Amino acid sequence: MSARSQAAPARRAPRAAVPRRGRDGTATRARIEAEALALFAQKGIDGTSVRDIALRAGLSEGALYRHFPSKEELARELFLSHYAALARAICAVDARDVGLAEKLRDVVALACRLFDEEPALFAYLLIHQHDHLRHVPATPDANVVEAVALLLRDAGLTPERAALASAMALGCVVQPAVFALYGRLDGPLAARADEIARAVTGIVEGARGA
Amino acid sequence: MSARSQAAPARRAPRAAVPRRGRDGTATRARIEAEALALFAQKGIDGTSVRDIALRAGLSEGALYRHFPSKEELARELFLSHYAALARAICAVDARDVGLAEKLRDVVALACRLFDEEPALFAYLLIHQHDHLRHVPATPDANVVEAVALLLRDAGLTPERAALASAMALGCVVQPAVFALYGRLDGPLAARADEIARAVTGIVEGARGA
DNA sequence: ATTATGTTAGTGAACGATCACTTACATAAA
DNA sequence: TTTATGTAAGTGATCGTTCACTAACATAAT
Repeated sequence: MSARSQAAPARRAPRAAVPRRGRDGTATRARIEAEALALFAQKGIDGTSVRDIALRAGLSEGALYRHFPSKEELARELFLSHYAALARAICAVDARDVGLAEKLRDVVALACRLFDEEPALFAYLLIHQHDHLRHVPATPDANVVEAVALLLRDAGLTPERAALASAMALGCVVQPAVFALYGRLDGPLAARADEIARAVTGIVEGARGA
Repeated sequence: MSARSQAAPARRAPRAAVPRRGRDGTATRARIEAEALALFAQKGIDGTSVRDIALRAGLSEGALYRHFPSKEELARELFLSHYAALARAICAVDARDVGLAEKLRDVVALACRLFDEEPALFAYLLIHQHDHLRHVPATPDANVVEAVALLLRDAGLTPERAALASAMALGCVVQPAVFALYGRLDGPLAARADEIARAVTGIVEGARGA
């Protein structure tokens, strides 16, 4: 203590020596989001305490509340933003001027890639959909389900047929992902993308033809 | 006190007049299970307190622990017993001496009927699978996934193909159920059973042929 | 018949732990 | 000086669980 106060007056240097934890722009927020996502996916939202998140993000509980108004808001924002991003990616595929089969193949491949590259994110979206689905807007650029349904309607399915077909098509991707999460399916999901896409195409063609 | 001791000696009759809450065989346990299931499905396990369950079942918190060792055990037993019952029902279909298409149609119909008749139960199994799936034995008579996989292997699919095909087949039933839960699909799911069965058959035949 | 003893199923009031969140204060940057 | 970002030490509420005790009934010895 005495050494510090003695050297205090004109000090600037010693700060830089330490790779300061805070004060690095928006990196703190990103770190909080990343750690929260990993913890939420692994232990659940209720199973994860704010202490856990703050600790792993390298700051105090109080500091976390400088970035998010509440744990619930953090969980919701995390879900809604990534869910919307996936929905927009699907819309982008739909917007391209190619055939239905190619669109379906690309959407399936997109989902498989997301699963392989960001398993924690995918698991979070999968497992906690039921906590947040009621807060998702019913627009194709914020809602994966609406995006898929729109794609099918654009391909000529009636809204009624598109509803069931989009459910089954989603199930053909989601459930293999669940299996992969629990170790019932080995290797990257992308390796199965073609077979999944074939099944999805069969379902959609069936719904269009019948 | 004086009135009671006066009438005390030869009393037996007045007991039967009152529909006593306790002492009625195993009804209490069943009531706890039913209320817990409804609450768990609606508000989640963590969102439901032991106080809630006890209140709705018409007894005190302490009494609940005469019937279940802990809230977690109650939740687990609830899941495992019903999950196993569904698995056994699927195995029973598989044991019958009929063709693959008919088996698949019956299993799909079975699941749709369960959803329509006991939505709370189905929702609980669906939403909280991830809390309990790690505790489910990997035998066909306790595990829905194993039961379906066995059915497909019995139909001639290789274990490798059966794994992915059972995932997609399950997805074709589970995801429409999720949609129905969220009001994206109207009416009883049983009304869609035939169309779902057709999709599932297509997937399985595709995996067998390829 | 009465009494002693035991079991089962219940009550309601704690208990200790945990949690989300707040407050008071510090410090560095603008 | 003001603002953004941080820390440390709280706060009150809630939760799962336990505890001491009681009511109702069964059984067997007295």
